[in-house]
Amino acid sequence: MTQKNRSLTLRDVSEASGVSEMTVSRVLRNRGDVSAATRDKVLTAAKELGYVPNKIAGALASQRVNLVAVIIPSLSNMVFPEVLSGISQVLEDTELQPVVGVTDYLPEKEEKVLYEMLSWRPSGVIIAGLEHTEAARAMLHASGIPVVEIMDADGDPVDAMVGISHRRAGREMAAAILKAGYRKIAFLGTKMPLDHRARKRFEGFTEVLAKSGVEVVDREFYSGGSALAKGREMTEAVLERSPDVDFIYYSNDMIGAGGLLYLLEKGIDVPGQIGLAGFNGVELLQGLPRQLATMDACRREIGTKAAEIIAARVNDVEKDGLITLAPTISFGDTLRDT
Amino acid sequence: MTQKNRSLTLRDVSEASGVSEMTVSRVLRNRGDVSAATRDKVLTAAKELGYVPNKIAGALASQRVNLVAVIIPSLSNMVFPEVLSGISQVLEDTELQPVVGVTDYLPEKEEKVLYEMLSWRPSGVIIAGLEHTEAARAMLHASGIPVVEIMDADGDPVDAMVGISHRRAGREMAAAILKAGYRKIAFLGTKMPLDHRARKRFEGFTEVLAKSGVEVVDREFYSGGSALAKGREMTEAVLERSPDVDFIYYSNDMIGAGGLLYLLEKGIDVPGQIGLAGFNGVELLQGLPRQLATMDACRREIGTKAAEIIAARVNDVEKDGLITLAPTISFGDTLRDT
DNA sequence: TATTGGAATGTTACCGCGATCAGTTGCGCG
DNA sequence: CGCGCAACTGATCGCGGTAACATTCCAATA
Repeated sequence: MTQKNRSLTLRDVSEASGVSEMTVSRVLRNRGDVSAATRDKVLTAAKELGYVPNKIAGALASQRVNLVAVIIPSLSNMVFPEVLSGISQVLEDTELQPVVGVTDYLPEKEEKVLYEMLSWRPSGVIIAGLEHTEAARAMLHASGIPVVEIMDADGDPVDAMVGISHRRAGREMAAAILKAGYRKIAFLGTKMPLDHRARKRFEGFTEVLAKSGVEVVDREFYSGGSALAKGREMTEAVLERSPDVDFIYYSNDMIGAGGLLYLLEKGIDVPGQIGLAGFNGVELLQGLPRQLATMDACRREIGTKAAEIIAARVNDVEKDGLITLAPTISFGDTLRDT
Repeated sequence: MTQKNRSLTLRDVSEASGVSEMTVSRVLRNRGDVSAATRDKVLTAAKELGYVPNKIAGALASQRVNLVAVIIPSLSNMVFPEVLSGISQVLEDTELQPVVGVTDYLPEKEEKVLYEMLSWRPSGVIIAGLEHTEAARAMLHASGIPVVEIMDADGDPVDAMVGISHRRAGREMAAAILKAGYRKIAFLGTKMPLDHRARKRFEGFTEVLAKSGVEVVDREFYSGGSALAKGREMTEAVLERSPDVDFIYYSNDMIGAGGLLYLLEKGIDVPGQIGLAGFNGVELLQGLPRQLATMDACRREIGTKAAEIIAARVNDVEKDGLITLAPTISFGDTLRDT
């Protein structure tokens, strides 16, 4: 309990309990044979001193680090905490521990964060997206540890991959919208150079529209700010510019919700006069006056699958490393279900 | 680029560039005098090999770890990512790096997470709340590193503290509500044994009401699920049970928003017939049909202040370590501003 | 020319722990 | 009675770096 300033070591516990450091180490790690008597002695001494093992030294000596680097663009997007929670849940049953790095959607920052994390020699990497700088891909490749790229399935992974095809998600939503009879379709989303997955959805979306000779009649992009408010503003702007719009496809549920609230306030018939759809299926939004049409991005499942792959590979178990999940459309109350 | 399976060491770079390991180390850390020629040689070799320094070894040797443990209850609460972002922003300008641990509001898990993090010998700890297990407090104390407890100011910190007084927040909200003339007041919130800050707000709240001879006429608690939907459900339940309620105080903005949407749908006059208030001032919710009355919890500022304290202490700079921020009430459109 | 000092580089000794191997006991069994 | 083995404990070495000190070399100075 009494503490100078230098933190305790095995030696301190060893001296306090009258056995060798090695034996203390064995007790604390529950490894090898130790008599019940010494075990108690050691544990008591350790507790009394308030000893906390030094994982840095332990990791260096054993060449094993039970950390998994998880690299994601943002924490405020809600999507990522959900993925994280899937990862944590699976890793909880192992000796592995997730460590999160945030890139703010910036490739250079991603590279930097990755470098930092790799310098701790983690047991695996879970990283969002398939697009990385050349250097980042090289590092991942050279690291020699399991790597799972998540959230996206449109592209070539360095190693393993768990995600959905956003192109397909865009295509399916477009198909559903067309099938429901909407033709004057607008798109509202984030500025996309940063967000490859939003871009791919948009590409898939326009591709299917084009096949039916339909073009997006209006579009609007935002960045930053409160998504709900932005959805409201952008919707207002679009309706002003293009009053004949009969459907709005939002690149995420949050701005979709803003749009929905706005339209309801204006007394516009949803989905009769105007249909709406978002993307992600965020649970957060249950409780809106109407349920927004959306597409589940399988976030939690992506997290669990990715963690399972890492856990398996760390234990040298072979495991399928290319998983494409199928997002399911949910019509909610804002898209006529035909 | 070519990689066996064992990762590279200084020795590899040293051999590749024909200088000693020490010199390589100096170049890579930008420390000490190295001629421009050797510097180039070394950097080239390092890049070519794809060398990533081993921080584990470095940390052990130098007895310095530039990590700051940040321990919070949850990532899905929105409040915490905001605090985190404040922390990151400040640490970005230093050599320190935040590492996040999540406790799920469970004291035992907090203790476990803390133990894990301390075993990596971080340079500092930022931890939410003032309530911890005895063992956790002991560990914090014994660690000998700067500790900042955040979000709360009602209690005694182990070391430093940055937060608001939730009791006071509750009191002020109660005063504002009474002043506006409401008397039949209901409280909706989370099940509180877990959430000390919500509990303290409630305590402060009832305390002021009591002084005016007012008692909460109804209350309801939830846990889990979509906060928006819960707010809606609970509001409905309360109105059914206590139709004469004229004000509802929610323990967070999200359930408040759910209640707001419900009341508007029902055509109830807000804030005439029923007033509403939440807590937190989440930016997310700008964009609701009406702006919910709320109280800013200074989340971002808490993050920055806490990080500044850690940064200062790490560099042995003295700095005031007891900061109580003042939350400000924002009346929005759901509380009559008298 | 001898001396000095600083820049550039190398050498040595750990950092705190775990893998490995080497004892030391005690006990059952032939 | 001694052998073999299991149960337990300890000593040594090295993981991959860095701090601190030692050395080399050469230009500037007296």
